[in-house]
Amino acid sequence: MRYHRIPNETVHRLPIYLRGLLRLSEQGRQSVSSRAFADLVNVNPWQIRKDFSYFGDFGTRGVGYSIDKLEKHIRKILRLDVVNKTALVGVGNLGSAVLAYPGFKTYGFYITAAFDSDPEKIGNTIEGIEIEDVSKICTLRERDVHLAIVAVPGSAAQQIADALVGAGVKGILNFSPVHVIVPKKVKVITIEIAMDLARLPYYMPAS
Amino acid sequence: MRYHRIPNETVHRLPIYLRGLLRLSEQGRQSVSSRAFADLVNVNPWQIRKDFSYFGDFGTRGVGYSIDKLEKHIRKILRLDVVNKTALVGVGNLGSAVLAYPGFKTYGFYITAAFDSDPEKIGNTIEGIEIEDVSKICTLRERDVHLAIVAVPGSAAQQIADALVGAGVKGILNFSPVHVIVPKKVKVITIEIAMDLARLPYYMPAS
DNA sequence: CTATGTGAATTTATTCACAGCA
DNA sequence: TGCTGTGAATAAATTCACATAG
Repeated sequence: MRYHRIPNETVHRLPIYLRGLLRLSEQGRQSVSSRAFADLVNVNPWQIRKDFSYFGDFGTRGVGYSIDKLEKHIRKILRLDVVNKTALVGVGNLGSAVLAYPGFKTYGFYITAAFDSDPEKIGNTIEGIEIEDVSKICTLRERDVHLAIVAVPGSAAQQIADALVGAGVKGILNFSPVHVIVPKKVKVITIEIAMDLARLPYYMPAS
Repeated sequence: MRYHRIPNETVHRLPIYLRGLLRLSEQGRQSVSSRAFADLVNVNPWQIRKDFSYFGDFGTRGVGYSIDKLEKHIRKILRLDVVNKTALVGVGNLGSAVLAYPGFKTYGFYITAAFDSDPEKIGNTIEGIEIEDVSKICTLRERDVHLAIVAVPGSAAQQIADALVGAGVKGILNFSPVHVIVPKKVKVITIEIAMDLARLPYYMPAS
């Protein structure tokens, strides 16, 4: 099964695995069995084995999987093996939280630019990043930034997305509660907090 | 196919449908065809028809679906047909963004309590909600709050989750980047921003 | 004897195609 | 004729069971 496309659901689990591997690596572990890893990441052992089998030979029978090899390979598959410069647009409460969030570095993301439209904020430095006017988004191309996080109000989101696409951005993580339309060569992932919350009561036991 | 369990993936799409219906409702529309709705919510028409067919008879052949009936019914399925009082724990940047976010009301969620451990913040009022000490979480039971949003650092998340469970909370929306362990009668949905971002380069076209 | 790796079986979800009602 | 509603076909993902390697 060496040459096989990786199912979408597996790709979805890859960052979860990566985080688990990182934790084991910090503990100085060299290898881990599918059983032990299952407990850590909350996925069945057979699911883990099948997922890993889609992209190669990282296990040793009787021993387990090489943490280091696996980590490197998952990073490569997800294209997290290079530094990904990322821009942030919208430095309100949510944007500030994103700037302060240390979790991005784990995956090789570095926020190297921040934009806002509020003249009060422009020129300020937050978390070591100077806030620029949104009209400067067009400079992202020459700054080699291909990823952006959008944390602006819904009413501004499409316009910002257009500017980002115009500046050569290839991937957008969208926090605004609107479906932004982009050319299909650009990938958008929208996070809708309210929708995740909306699913919660369905899965809650009867009160 | 009238009496059929609703597939998980359909439940997942329900909040998306609900938002679309709400938008149509605001425009004063009475009914919508699966084709027109498909464009709005970005799901195939046949998928929409199949999904709707799992829970009843809301369409009229030749015309379309009754927006009002459908909205009410989806709300009922998701148990969004009642006011869901919600607590927020952690009023940092992210927590403040959550408090200010208007999208929750759409789905019947009202944040009626906010907690933090910072003495500087306790007693302050933000967005009309007084910030209380985290030690007061135990009062949630008598205040009839069964839902909570956790926006605290990872190191504090498990402890906060324990307190919430102790106070009778049945559902937790977790923003902290750790897997919290709760009794299985409690449902936790964890949002991991960094993981969503981590999936983006995989889906981006080669730079 | 332990733990991987993988075909085969099963379950779940999507897509199709069209009968049937307004 | 237009659009829903749904069985049947297809596709995708999960689970199982076991041969195989260390």
